[in-house]
Amino acid sequence: MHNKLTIQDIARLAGVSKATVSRVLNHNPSVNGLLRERVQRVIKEHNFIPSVIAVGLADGHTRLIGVLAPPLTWPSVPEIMQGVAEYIEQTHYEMVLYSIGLERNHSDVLDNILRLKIVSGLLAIFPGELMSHLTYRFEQGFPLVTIDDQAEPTSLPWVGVDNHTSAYQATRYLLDLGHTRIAHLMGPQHYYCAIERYQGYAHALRDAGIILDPALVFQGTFVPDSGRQCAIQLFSREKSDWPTALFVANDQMAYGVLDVAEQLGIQIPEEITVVGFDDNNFSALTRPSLTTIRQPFSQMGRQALETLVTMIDQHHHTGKEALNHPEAEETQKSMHSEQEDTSPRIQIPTHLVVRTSSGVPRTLSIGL
Amino acid sequence: MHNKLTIQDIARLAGVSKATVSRVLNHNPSVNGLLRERVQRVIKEHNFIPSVIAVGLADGHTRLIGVLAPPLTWPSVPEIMQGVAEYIEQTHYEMVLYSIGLERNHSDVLDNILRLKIVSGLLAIFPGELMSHLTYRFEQGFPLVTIDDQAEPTSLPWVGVDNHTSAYQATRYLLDLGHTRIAHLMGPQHYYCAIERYQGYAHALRDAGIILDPALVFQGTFVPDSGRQCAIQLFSREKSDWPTALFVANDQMAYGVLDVAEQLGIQIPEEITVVGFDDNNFSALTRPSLTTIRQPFSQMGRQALETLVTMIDQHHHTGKEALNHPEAEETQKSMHSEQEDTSPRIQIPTHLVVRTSSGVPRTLSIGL
DNA sequence: TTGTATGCGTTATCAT
DNA sequence: ATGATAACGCATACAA
Repeated sequence: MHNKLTIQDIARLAGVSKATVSRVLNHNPSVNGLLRERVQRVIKEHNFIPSVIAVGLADGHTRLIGVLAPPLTWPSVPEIMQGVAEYIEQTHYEMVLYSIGLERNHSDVLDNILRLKIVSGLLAIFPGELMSHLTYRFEQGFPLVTIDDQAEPTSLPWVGVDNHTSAYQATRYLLDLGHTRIAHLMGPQHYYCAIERYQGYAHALRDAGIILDPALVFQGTFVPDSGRQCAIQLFSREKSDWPTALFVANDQMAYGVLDVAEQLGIQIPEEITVVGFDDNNFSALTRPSLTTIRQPFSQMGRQALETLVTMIDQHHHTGKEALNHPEAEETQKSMHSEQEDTSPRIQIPTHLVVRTSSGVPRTLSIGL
Repeated sequence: MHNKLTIQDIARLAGVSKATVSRVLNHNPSVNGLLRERVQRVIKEHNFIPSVIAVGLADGHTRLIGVLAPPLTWPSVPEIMQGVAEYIEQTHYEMVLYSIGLERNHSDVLDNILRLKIVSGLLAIFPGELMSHLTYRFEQGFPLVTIDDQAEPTSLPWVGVDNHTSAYQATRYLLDLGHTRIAHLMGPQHYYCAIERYQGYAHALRDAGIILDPALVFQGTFVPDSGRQCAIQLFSREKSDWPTALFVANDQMAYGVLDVAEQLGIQIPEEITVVGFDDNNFSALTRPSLTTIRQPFSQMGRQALETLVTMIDQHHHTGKEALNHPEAEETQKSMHSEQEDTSPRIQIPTHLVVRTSSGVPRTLSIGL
């Protein structure tokens, strides 16, 4: 076992100093071509990789990136993490996963992570009430990116989707199908994405010249059970009062709707069309399979991490610059404004996935 | 920002030396009571936490544990990870997640992880063909634990379930229900768990005095599509040749069976009972919901990590012992054998979850 | 271009 | 019991 191979050993083996090996390792151009090759040969031959720990200590730049995530059994989270993992695989960073349960004080968890100084940046996935805390840390200079659907936009770098437009498109799809009485099951009011999706829905109706009927807007909580309650309430009405389509603000609630419909013997999409939002794993397997807006979770994870890595590298460089040339204010300013310009809000396109839970309204299909 | 707070600062603030602060930090008993309290006060006041990086460098014991996992979108993996996360939260370790895609050479990934010397132990989840490599590393002295259902037992510490007994119980349940013609859809032959489950099935039949009918044993590959193919083949037979129950070796294949049954208009459980294995997330939501053997994935993750942490701590201590008292062979020997005694194969109990895909055989229900 | 010396934050080995 | 001081493995400013 060559377990204890250090840069010193390589130096000895190559007949040079540690410094030279270090330079070769870090692609420092000031190394003679032949010497460089010789050192690299020794490095390859012995499969030498510098200790990440030691490197971190020496240059104050750990190659570790923290990922703060809700329980991995939550919907969508594994898909996001997969994107994160895929991206990180092609970098020289490693991922430190902080999957937080519901019990502990999230604020303390965050403080600990930061005080341990073990990660040089953090991706926060669905951080919930931690947002303000995160924003504060970011403004203090800590590299931070978030994937969130709850908080209103802040100065924090953010990756997500355009909920308004996506909901608009879903509603537009229903209108194009011929539906005119389109109901909406909203998410909770304290979710910004719920507001946006509602507004996209309302917007599409308005553009179609249809007056939004408040009796067709239901309030849910994003969990299946609230979908069930909405469905029970809706289906207990006079059938003549039913909408012909229901746009549900997320798939989880749509599952509840489908569930109740099946129990009540209500045919979907024949009697009512159902469209969801998210395209979670299960949505292709429900009966009927769910037409829904696909959120590109994996891409979101990848994009978020790419953004974060860029930030960390910048942070690292400007840090050194600031140390060496404290007079170069101009340069720093321009870089800072450049960072401002690089829109910290990245929106990734969604698209509609048409499955079997949606169809033309009954009135029309009968007419054919 | 008190970002750059070091042990040196604490020492100055408390009017002592770094060494003393370090001793307090590590609960070294040789510190005067009053002094200890004073130092501790300063530490608390400033929320000081020693740098994990520096500690790692100094004592060669990084507080990082690696977790090598297949893509998180695989079934069961998020549940295992949740258990891992829950356990690690209550330790002083952090988790470095290596989620490997399908493309790269796993062997190289492993070598890199080990050569980086960034983690002091590794949990390998479903490592596939990496097993022999892992076993080698473990025998070289690297703390390693695995959660696997594919390889035959090795000397590697392992956490899992008793597949034979579990399959026996599932089959026994069907027998108790009154079924006598019970089919089995196996997993692939190169999965050890598939063999074990088949044997448990066969064992239960034998104990019930039933002769195993080879025409009722199907070969699958653990994916939904192979469940579909089995179902198509089975349902195309003369109905009089059908079994009254089908024990499927995992839930994924059972989904395929359910799918085909629905398309063919075959009633489950009225026309045929289906029982799965795993209790994946979807299994409670299928139509009909799936009766299955529940694998305690979360507990498995927790247990595996607990085992690993114990190993790492031992490894660390005995390492120091060996260094300081190389003559104490007796002690080491006994510890070594103790490690051998501590069965490296931990089996966590499963249990049957009865849902709606199973019932009494038709012949009996008609007779009532 | 290359080597030497110092520092990173902590633990551990010496003295005292 | 406590305080200097030398590792730990690497990067880097400085000297050559």
